[in-house]
Amino acid sequence: MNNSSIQSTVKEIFSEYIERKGHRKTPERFAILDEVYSQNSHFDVEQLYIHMKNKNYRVSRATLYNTMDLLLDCGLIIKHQFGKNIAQFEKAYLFKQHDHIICTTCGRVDEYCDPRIHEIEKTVAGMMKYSISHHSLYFYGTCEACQKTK
Amino acid sequence: MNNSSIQSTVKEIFSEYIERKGHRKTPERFAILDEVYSQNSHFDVEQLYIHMKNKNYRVSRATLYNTMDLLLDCGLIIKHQFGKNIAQFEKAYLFKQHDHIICTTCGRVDEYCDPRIHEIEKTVAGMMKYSISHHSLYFYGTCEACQKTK
DNA sequence: TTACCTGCAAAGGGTTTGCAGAGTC
DNA sequence: GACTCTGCAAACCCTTTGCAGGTAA
Repeated sequence: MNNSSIQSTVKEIFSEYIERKGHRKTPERFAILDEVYSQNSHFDVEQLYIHMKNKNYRVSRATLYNTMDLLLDCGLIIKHQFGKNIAQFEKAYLFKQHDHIICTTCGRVDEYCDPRIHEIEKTVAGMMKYSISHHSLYFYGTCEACQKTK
Repeated sequence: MNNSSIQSTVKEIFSEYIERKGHRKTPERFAILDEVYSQNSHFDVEQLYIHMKNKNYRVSRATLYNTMDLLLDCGLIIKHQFGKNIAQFEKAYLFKQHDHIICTTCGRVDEYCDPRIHEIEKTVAGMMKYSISHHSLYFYGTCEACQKTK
């Protein structure tokens, strides 16, 4: 599935969600969805605000926060809280789940995917009686290059 | 190791750390360490502040934040950011490794331990050629009580 | 037309900072 | 005695809220 068909698919999902919930289909909401799905990495509300402002699309922070809640609720984005007090978001539709490993010496970040994390998720969900929506997993250590120079 | 010997051991660790870093051994810092190690669960800075105030130990929030940084730096506590914008802490010396699952509705935090995370760690370390020192893993979802009230 | 939604600005709440006085080394 | 640390309060920053005008249904 290419980028433009992803964009139109998520628009449909969002549209259907808004109808189902009895909300209104405002142009701002779809403009924000577009902006979110044109991001290629993690982003925060302020970045969205700046990006949209630079494109001369006038939208308020209040509306951005409001819309992020809707996108979260219908599962089109994931929210992270990586240490700092800034909420970080990430598009969630059709993107391969991945986790990160960080080198604490040089700051390098690599990605990997291990299916066993989903098995742990299922076990924990059952054991703790939670309905789990997402997870965040980081490994910290020293990468190959940094081990050699030690 | 019982509680009081843990208390005196962490005091030594902290003392040695302060010396090594050329900081000063103020009574406030040790009083805060004591308070931290008398907590039995996660806590935030405001809770420490209230507890110490109730014991008529006068300490400012600024000093609490300052000291938390030192305790983090020498590994005597761990800092978490469970969704909300409140930093939560946890004592780290001699306590069993565990991971967390957070209810995104009510903020409740539960703990569990699944050994498979260590297997993933070994696999990822080999595959990515990292020497891994630690990890952070959080599951997010809805707890049993919140599912019922939906 | 009727709510709901938006933009704006002010308020909230956790954390950080600036400064004067206190206390460690 | 020098310089860091503390306490206090104000400043900061991200997020939420209140309100008046706008707009989808």
